Amino acid sequence: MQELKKNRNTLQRRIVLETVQNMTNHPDADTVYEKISKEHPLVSKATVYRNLKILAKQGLILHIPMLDGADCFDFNCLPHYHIKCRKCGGVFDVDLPYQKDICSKINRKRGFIIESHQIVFSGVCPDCQ
Amino acid sequence: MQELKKNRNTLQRRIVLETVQNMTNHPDADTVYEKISKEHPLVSKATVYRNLKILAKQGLILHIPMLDGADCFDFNCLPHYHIKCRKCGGVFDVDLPYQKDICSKINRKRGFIIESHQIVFSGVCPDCQ
DNA sequence: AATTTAATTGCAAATAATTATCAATAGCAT
DNA sequence: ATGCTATTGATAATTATTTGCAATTAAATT
Repeated sequence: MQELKKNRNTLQRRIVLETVQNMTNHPDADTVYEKISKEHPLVSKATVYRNLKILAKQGLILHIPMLDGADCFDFNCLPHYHIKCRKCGGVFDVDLPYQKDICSKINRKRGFIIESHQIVFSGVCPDCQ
Repeated sequence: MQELKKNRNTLQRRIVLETVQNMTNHPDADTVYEKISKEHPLVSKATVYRNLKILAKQGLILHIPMLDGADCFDFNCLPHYHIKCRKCGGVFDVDLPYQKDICSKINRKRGFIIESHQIVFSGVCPDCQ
């Protein structure tokens, strides 16, 4: 059976969640840590990494594994796609509707159980042009 | 002006290219290195990494940055999508037609210059079910 | 409220994947 | 053959993240 472990509502976890929810620009773990450590130098980097992971598993934030470089996190938990600027490295939302049916197509064809998909675009943002 | 540098046809580069072309299962850089070092212990790991990058830039192999873990490489250079099994970690081709028009849609909307896109599915392969 | 318990923390060290450094080597054009 | 410079090997450095572990602390159980 699955060992279920219950989450605790620690000060550090609340700080991490609140910080991500106040950052609208898809920060990576280290950026979240930098932001936090200015106001709460007591919080360690490992704790930030651990809590980002836990919060993402709880569904309170969205974990976006990037195609290159550091993974980033998003306060917006609705599934959506992203574009990464190859010049500034910034990650932005893409207003392409979520392709709900794209998985089932392949599912039938190949015998895979498909659980999720990511689309990451690469290009240059307006500011960097 | 662009400094153009001419590639040399070294023994090591030939070995790396040939090895990737004989591996049909989307190996990552380290796996390519392991394979090579059995038959050619003289080739260093850095050289394998460097040549994989150069060969991908030359268009002789395809570089697939993965959403998690190590990037992998593909002898099949035609653009196509992949699925990664979350149990065995294997990467497989997906027979979804390449979405040529998906970029231009967003292009118009947002002012981005979109250069490429990746779709990576996640799930469980037939063998791991 | 006191006690038990197990999740969580901080710190440092470990890991994984890749890149940089740099002197030595070796393709290739002349 | 000579010279230029891309490339190599070995190792150190970097980047992003995870882990080990003793100490701490939130929450369940007396």
